[in-house]
This record gives sequence, C-alpha cells and structure tokens, in this order.
Amino acid sequence: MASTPRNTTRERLEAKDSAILDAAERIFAQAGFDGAKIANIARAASVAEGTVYLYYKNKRDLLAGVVGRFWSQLTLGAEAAINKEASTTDQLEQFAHYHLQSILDQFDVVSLTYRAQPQKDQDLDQVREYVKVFDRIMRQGVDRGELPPHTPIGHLRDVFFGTLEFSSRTLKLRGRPYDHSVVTNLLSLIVAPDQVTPARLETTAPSNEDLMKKLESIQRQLKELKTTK
Amino acid sequence: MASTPRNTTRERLEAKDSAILDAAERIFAQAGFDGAKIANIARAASVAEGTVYLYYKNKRDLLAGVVGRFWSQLTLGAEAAINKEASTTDQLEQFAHYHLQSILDQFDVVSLTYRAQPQKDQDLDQVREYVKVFDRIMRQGVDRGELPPHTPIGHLRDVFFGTLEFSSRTLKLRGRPYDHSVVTNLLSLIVAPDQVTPARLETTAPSNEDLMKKLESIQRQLKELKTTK
DNA sequence: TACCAAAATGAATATTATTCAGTTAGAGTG
DNA sequence: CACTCTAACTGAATAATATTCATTTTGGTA
Repeated sequence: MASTPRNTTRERLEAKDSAILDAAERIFAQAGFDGAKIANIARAASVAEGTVYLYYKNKRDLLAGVVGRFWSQLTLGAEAAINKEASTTDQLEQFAHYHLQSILDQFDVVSLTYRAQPQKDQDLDQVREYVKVFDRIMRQGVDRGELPPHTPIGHLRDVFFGTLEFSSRTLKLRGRPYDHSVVTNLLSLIVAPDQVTPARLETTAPSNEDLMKKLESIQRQLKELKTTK
Repeated sequence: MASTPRNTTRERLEAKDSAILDAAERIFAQAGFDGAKIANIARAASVAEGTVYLYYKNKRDLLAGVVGRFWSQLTLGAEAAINKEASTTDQLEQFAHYHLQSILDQFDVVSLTYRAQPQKDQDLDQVREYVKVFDRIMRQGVDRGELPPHTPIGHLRDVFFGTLEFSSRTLKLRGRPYDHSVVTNLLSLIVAPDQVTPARLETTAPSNEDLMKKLESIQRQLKELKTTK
C-alpha cells in the first residue's frame, strides 16, 4: 500500500498483456479472425488459455485490443511524420503518404478493423483519434487562410480516407507496391488547383500525339458517315 | 432427357436455393456473420440443417452466395437507374445517387461483403461486375470528349467508391439519412472544373489544351450527327 | 406400379470458445 | 524468515455450434 505503487507487479502484468497482444496480432493477421484459435494465441504468448480471458472478455474483445493498439501507434507515427510548420498542402501530402504506406504495410491488421466494429457499436476510440489528425491539418489550413473558409472538412475527410483505403485494396489486389501517384492525384482533388503543381486530376496537357489521335478518330467517323449515307 | 429440360425439378431446386438465400440474408444482416446460426437459417428457410450444406459448402460459402446475389441485383438496378443518353456528368450523378442510396438502405448486407472476401482471395466476381458500371460511364465520357483524354479512370474509381462508402458509414454513424450534398461534392471533384465553374479568361495564345477542347467539341457534334443519322 | 437416383433429413461428431474449481506466486506482516 | 492472504494463473471440463453421414423420402421414368 505504498503511495508510489510503481511495483514490478504492474510491469509484469503489462508485459504479459503486451505478449498476448503481440501473439494475437500475429496470428489474427496471418489466419484471420475465424482462423485464429485462442489455443494457438495462448501458446504463442506462453500463457494458459484461461489467462487470455483474464485480460480480455472474449475473442472479439481481444481483437479490439489488437486493433486499438494498432491505430494508437499509427496516430503517434502520423504526428511524428507531419511537419506542423509546413504548408497545409505539404502536411496533407505527408499525412497521405504516411497513411497509404502504413495501411499497405500492415494491410492484414487494417482489414481486421472491420471485424472489430460489429455493426452499430460505437467506433473504436483509437480510430476516431487517428481521424482527428486530418481534421487538425484542415482546420489549421482554414485558420491560416490556405484553404477557403467554407471548406467542407467533413466531406473531404471521407474523400481522403475512403480514397486511400480503396486505393490500397486496389494496389494489393494487383500485387502492386506503394504508388505515390495515388497521393498526388488525391491531393489535386482536395486542395485548390492552383496550390498543386500539376493540373487537376494529374491530366497532363495534351501532346501533339494526343491531338493527332483525336484527329484520326474524327477522320474515321467522317468516313463512316460518308459510307452510311 | 428432353432437349428442353425446363422441368419442374430444376425450378423446385432454384426455389429452395432462393429460400435459403433469403433466410440467410435476413439472418446474416440481422445478427452478423458470427451471430447467425445455421440452425436458425435452416429453420427460417424451412429445410433441415443438412440441406443447407447440399447447396453451400459451408457457412462462409453461404455468405458469399448472399453477398454475390446482392451485388448482382445492384448491378441490374444501376443499369436501370442510369440514362445512357445523358451527359457523363449526369450519368455519374445518377449512379452516385443510386449507389449511395442503395448502400445506405442495405447497409448491413454491404457490411457483410468484407466477411465474404477473406484476405487475399480473389474478389467476388459480382462486385467486379458492379464496378464496371463506373468504368463504362467514364470511358464513354472520354470517348465522347466530355472528359479529358488522360482521365485517370482507375484512380477516380477508388475516389468514387471509397468516398461514397466512407460517407455512408459516416451518415450511419451519425444516424443521418441520405444526403445529396455528398454526391454533389464528390462530383465537383471528379468532373472537369469547366463543367461546374465558368471558364477563366484566356489571354495567351491557344494552347494544345485549347485545340484539344475545340476538337472534342467537333467530335461531339459528329457523334450526335451519327446517332441521329 | 415398381424402381432408382437425387434430394432431404436430423442425430451424431468434431471443433473451439469460454468457464471455473483448484493451484501457484509473491507482496505484505509479525 | 516463516506465515498468510490475495491476485494471478492453470488447463481440464463444459457448452455452443458448424459440419458430416447413414438413413429416409421424393418424384420422375419405364
């Protein structure tokens, strides 16, 4: 009952909790929610099966622990990756880059996030914290006058995270690695056009080759018209 | 062995399959994947538990059946909801409206989609079919000259579906109904600026971009001519 | 009608998440 | 240091449920 209870007991408990989460993360990521057996997780963490249930109410709660820790760490990493002195555009790019890279890197854990939020239960708090990183950059951008005063931050938040997540799935599906054009493209949509060097949609200015192709197409259609007539 | 085997046996089987899918959809949507018991689904479909396994290899396969049917029907509905004569912008708006409305309406079934795609297995074919609706509109838009020739359709596809899906989650989370501003906002990002805002003043000599626009306009007029014949 | 294969049944089996009665460890106390 | 008491831990027992399979039913065909 010391007034400074920084005893080793707490440390031991936290270490064990950590070991369980480590094992669970590895096995969940590898085998998926259904494929992961509590018996295997317990063995990997060097504890008895029953011990897992002293730390987590059930399998789903254990998953929530894994996923929550993941997003917490992601939030820390994001804040480290963003230079708060930089322009809004640059900060957004830094964040988008960090986010896409991270969710590609740990795609399996990210996928588990959906299993952890059964329908209408409240979101994981840690995910909500992470999302606030975006809101902060945007609000700062408006305050600084680098974004229009009526910027619809809420809408753009869904554009930002939705696009990056779907892009990551597309890249994974095609077996492709990180692709920065995804980030460039997204940014050109979100921030005012004149703040991004390349044109909107990263559409390169039409080359003479493009013009020629278009002309050939028109020529073809003219020929068709003439023959149908 | 009739050459027209439109016997009642096949119909009976299909009706039973349908009944099983109906029951499964209802119970999966209501209770989630884990909460849904095969026993309940079988009872709701008025068949024995074993019968379910004559139609589907296992519970996950049954879920895939439910989800696949859902996206197939969505594809049909989308094609009916889109006026192929309308401008690209209008078609996109029709599709976005239809999509957002649908995934809000049947949010629970949509959520199940993720369970049906275990990690690195190939996507559900029916989802891929659905996505093609977007690609078709965009390709048509480029061909018609209503979109720039280098429009990054692949990227924009992720923007489109990612944004709408995340927006639907946000709306559900907040207990909000369908909100058309989501669609408007998204479209203003995707379609070329000059289709939403007035063109800027051009004081410089005509660029390739200007030439291209002129050509595109001509092309559009030619197409119209062709179709009116 | 009799026959046969396909379809259907549901009790039995197998797999696992979860519980709990019993055991161990280690901090506090004299 | 020995003793006590509680919190932490254990793993065999339990419960829930997905899946199987030996048996029965059905419906088309000769």
